[in-house]
Amino acid sequence: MKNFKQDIASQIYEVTNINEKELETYIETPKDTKNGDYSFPCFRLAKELKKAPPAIANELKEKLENKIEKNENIEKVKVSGGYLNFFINKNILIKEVLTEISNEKEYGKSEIGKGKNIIVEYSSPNIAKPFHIGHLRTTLIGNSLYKIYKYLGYNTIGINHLGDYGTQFGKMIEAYKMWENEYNLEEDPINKMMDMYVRINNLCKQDEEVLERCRQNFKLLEDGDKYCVDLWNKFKDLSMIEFNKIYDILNVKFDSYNGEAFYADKIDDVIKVLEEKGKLQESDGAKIVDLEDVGISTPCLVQKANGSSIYATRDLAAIMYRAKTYNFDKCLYVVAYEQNLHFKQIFAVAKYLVDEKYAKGLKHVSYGMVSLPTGRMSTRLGNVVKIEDLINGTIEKAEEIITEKNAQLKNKEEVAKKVGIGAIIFNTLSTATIKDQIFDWDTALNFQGETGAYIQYTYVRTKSVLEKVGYIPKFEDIKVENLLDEHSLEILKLIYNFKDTLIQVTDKNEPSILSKYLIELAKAYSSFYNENKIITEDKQLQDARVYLTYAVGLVLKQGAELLGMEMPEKM
RNA sequence: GUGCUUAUAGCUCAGCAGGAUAGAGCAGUCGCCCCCUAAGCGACCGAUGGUGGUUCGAGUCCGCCUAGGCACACCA
Repeated sequence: MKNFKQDIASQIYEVTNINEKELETYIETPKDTKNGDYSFPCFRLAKELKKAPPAIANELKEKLENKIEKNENIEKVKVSGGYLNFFINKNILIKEVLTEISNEKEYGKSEIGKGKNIIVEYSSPNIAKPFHIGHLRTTLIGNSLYKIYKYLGYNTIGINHLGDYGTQFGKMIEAYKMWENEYNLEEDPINKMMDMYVRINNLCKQDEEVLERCRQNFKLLEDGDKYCVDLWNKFKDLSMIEFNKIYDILNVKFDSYNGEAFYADKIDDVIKVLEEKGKLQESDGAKIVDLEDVGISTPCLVQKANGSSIYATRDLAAIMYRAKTYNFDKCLYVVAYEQNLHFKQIFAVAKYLVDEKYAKGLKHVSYGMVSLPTGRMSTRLGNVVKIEDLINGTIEKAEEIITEKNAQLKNKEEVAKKVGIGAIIFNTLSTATIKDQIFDWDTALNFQGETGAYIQYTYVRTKSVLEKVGYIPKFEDIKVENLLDEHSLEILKLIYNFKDTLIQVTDKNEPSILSKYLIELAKAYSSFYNENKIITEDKQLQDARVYLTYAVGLVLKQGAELLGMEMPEKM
């Protein structure tokens, strides 16, 4: 598709001596359309040229006038204060967008990531613990990033780095040894295991000896003791059955479930390399890497005093393994910000272990904490909102609303599911990743305003129109002059920006940018829909508007899909 | 205590790596179903924590203050 911004930059380049790429970053899009479609602020040139910004703008305009007359993409240039405002040729914009829509089944899809390998590590729940709303963000942010990178042509690898190792399993094994007869793990295994975990934890706090036995159990597990390994497998299998139910409902997928345990036999390499490079130090019997000289005051512990590994070691082993196996360009960790220090440490240590290319590709996509209005969630205190309760709650509420608004709707349950799940996904992905979120049932159960349901509802409306007219016009027959009104143009500009929006999402690893975009598009279409009659006597006008409707539906659906949301056809 | 992070309307959030009059949604008040789905549209109401600085220009960058969150080696 034509790149108007680039075109404008190259025009300005020819009359100034500023580098084209730099110019492109200066060009902005005015908030008010009366100031044009693109704008070049001349203020920054004032000092260098020793002239007032408006004078510079006028001068540039004069120099450009000639070129612009010959350039069909740009309709006119106007000076407004210190700004040089460009008005693009709307006919060309419309033609471009419509052509693109008609060409591609998957609008906005791209090959810009071709040949690049991106790892996204997300979800990564702890085995033997319930899946609660705190796990929602990593799961959904990761899933969405995974889809978007893939859509832009990157070779993307989704990894669920299961928390299936560590002292916690020594504790679980100890609990099982002590209380095997008291718990029937065949029914409701997750909650039973959680009970055991809470109980053993309390005991460990009171009794140092028990804690020591737990650590020993973990050491046995690491050394391949059959009893411990079998038990560990049992805990793992039972947990995965539960997790997979949730992944199925949310439609979340992974390419690999290699968790911490997978790297257990790969930690020796980490120790070896660090030793060879002389980076390893002893401290109270444990082995550490000092990071003082890179500005991190807490050293990174890589081996405990009893010789067993720690999560940092396994993460480091994972980096080495992934570099070798996937040759990654980027490796994203979608993990809450409480682990900021941990990632700073292992990224620093990674520089000693892998080539610079890999060390540079490591990125912690740090997201904010989810808490309840009453405070922090804690599995141990039992004040968590379980994900199944949330899912059931939103679906139930969606069903209620359907009964109220559209009682004769077929496949009510299926629609309620899509709307309920959609609300959860959209709600989770609509605020910036880094910010804390307070989970609130009223917000979760709201289907009005800027919500997932709004996007879906708008999509359903487009479907409804298309169904009523019964055809999709050929784009060659569309008369662009029928789409020059304010509402149509706003929609078309948004559609034009879709691919750019996706690129922004990957630049910042921020799916909420796409959420906001979809809201904008749905809003623009809703206004258009309310202002205009789409189905009219004027066949040409109707065709143009129907085609626009078709385009909006296409983009909404594709965008929602990239967030992980499904669209109902009716609701 | 040290480090990181957040602070925008009554509430929940936007604000394109400094740019034109700070935008939405919810809540509140009012208007709109003769008409393609009112889970909608339109209108009103309402805001940059405090302070100093950098700049032609600061919600955005820097300093200090205040308030919240997170982390600070043998848990993950």
